[in-house]
Amino acid sequence: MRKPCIVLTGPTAVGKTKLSLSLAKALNGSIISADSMQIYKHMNIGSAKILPEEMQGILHYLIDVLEPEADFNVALFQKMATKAMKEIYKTGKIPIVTGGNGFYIQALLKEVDFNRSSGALSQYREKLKAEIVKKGPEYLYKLLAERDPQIAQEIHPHNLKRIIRALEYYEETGWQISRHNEIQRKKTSPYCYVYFVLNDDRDRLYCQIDKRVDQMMKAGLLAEVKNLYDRGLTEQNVSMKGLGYKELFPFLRGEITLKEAVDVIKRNTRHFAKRQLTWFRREKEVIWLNKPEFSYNEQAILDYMLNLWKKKLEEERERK
RNA sequence: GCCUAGUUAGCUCAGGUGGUAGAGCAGAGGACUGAAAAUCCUCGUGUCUCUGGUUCGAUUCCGGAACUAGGCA
Repeated sequence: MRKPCIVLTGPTAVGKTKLSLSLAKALNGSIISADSMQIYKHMNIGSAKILPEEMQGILHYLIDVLEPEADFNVALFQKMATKAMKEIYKTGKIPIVTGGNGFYIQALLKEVDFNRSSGALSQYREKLKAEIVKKGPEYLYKLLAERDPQIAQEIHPHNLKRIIRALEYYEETGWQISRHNEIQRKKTSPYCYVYFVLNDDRDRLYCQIDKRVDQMMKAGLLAEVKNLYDRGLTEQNVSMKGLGYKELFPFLRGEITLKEAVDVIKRNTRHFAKRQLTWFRREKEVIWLNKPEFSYNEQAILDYMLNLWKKKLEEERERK
């Protein structure tokens, strides 16, 4: 039998954390955070991190493990999360993967192979960036079109980040990343899982986002960011790309007003939620939990989830 | 009360020497396989405030009204 696991995701501010706790209690689970910001220490308010006193005895993995200076990425997440899964299985509990990062969840579930490449080649990246300045961004795209015409067709010429990664991948491995993608796309998961996406009406979600940002500010987000700022972190750090962090740096430098910064946080967070939903819509085998359809009754949602999970396990037993 | 400026997409505003109009933002949809809370793509019909007049034709010109802002009393 494949290893069991439950995924609970959804757009930011929809209420994943709360529901994940109820779920974990209901079936004796432990939680793995699929989140690129909650992994960092000293970033509690802006990342909407669950605090130890709120965990109600449920074990949480991948929260508060890195210093904000450290890099974090999918491959690292995959490695750490896979390890956490094993640890949870050893304790006889069920892993519940909670967090809004669809890319991370995919990497974990499908065991996307990141071993061929060792990651960012910072020297080569710098070289490519220098080429952009010298020869223009079209040059990189042309280069990519020569080395990997397939991927050049899939990536928009303006999407420099993905162009650079594709070139970098080719440089390091001698492989076309399109070939890698093709192989990974065909993979099936070694896990037996149900993939829940919690959602709400769009305007309610946006309203909730605005409200939560205001709450964060009241809770001392500015002081939290100031602390990181004084520590020497900049928008260049992966951790400072987080919503609520990157927007406050310009304010701390005196470039914009606090009101402007807060409004931008809200807007960017709304945009983010929208992108998250685009991702989940594309994922097959997703089970949508639209809150209005459950009349916002948490217990009803929970019962529904437990029911589907039971069915899934039965199916899994009959597979053999 | 008088003078001046304005009234155009949900918001901020362009524009048209008369042939029914376009940007940014907001919003919607999409992509994504080692930066993903990142990065990138696509989508703009709205009584051009109202009302008379001139005209083949007015949102654009002329007259009047309403509203907004500033100035003078």
